[in-house]
Order: sequence, then structure tokens, then C-alpha cells
Amino acid sequence: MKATLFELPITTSDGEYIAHYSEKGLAELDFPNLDGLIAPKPNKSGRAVSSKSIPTQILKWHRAATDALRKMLAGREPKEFPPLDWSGKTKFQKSVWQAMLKIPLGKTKSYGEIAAAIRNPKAVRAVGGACGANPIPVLVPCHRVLAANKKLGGFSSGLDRKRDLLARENVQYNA
DNA sequence: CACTCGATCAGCG
DNA sequence: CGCTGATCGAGTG
Repeated sequence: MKATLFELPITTSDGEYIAHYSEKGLAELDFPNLDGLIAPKPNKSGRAVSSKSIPTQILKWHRAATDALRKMLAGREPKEFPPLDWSGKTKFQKSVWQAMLKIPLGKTKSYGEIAAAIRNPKAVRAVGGACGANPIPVLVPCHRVLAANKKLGGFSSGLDRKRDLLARENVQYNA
């Protein structure tokens, strides 16, 4: 029911991410289709988003999101974030994501540490589930969460992406 | 409500 | 290294 109102592309060095906005902020961010490997290019390419039809509010958020995403991908600290719309998500998930936002660039935490941070130390596996449900990857740094032994753990959108993102932040982990 | 499945983890052999 | 049990949230019927 929380329909996404606008979907705008963000072109990065990695390809075209798609940002979804609701009336409350950025609600979802999609990874680029695997570098044209499989993606035959959206043939509905002519989705001409005349910027005229987009509320200035959304455009403002989009500028912030674009800047933040590009900075993140370059391994830098974003200077400003758009508001994130987590409506419709559970309290547990929101608390997990909020905890992830606090992981500084270049650092990592384990699923267990996140669980402890949100005062639910036994919910380790549930934390993993919440990470996978994260609608705004990269910006909400789910990639900075590793397994307790500093091994990679998993990543719903592909471990390669996780490796890649970590590499840009010069994060070390166990093979 | 009952059951299943995970991006877990510590313990043990 | 591999196996196991404990445990929690979410999804399904």
C-alpha cells in the first residue's frame, strides 16, 4: 500500500541504480542490473521522466541520494542523506537498520554485535534476516556486517557486491 | 496458532 | 574443519 511514487535512476560508475521515493522519502534502492551481462537494457528506455512533473521535494531528495550514493561507492563519507522512508517495516527491522547506520565507514560489525547493540543479544539470526530485508542497500550499510569470525557471511544481492563494497572502504576480512 | 526458514554463533570432537 | 542445538523474527496457511 505504500506505493512508490517516483522511480528515478542514479547513474554511477557501476551502472544505473534505481531510487524509489514515497511521499516520505527514499523508500528503496535497487542495484544496477548486473553490468549489462544479463541485462539486455530496459527496452522501455524511453521512460522520459520530465523533471517538470516531479515535485521539487523529490528532486531535492534525489540530489541528496545521488550524491550520497556516489560518495559511498567511492569510499567516502556522504555529506548528506535524503530522508529514509521505512514505513510499513517492523520495529525490529528499523532498529537493526538504524544500528547499521551507526557503523562508521571502513569499520564492520558482526551480526551478534548488532543484536547486542539493539538490546536483543539472542536475536542473532533474526538480525541476519533484517539485513536481507533492507530496502536501501549501500546507503544503509548492510555490507558492513560480517559474521563473528570476520568472515563474509551472506548478502542477498550477491556476495560479489559485498566484496566489492568492502574493498572500496578498505575493509579487511577473512577469506 | 503451528511450523518453516535464515546473510548466526559458540561449543565440542 | 564440520556438526549441532539454541533462539528470534518473519512469512505462510
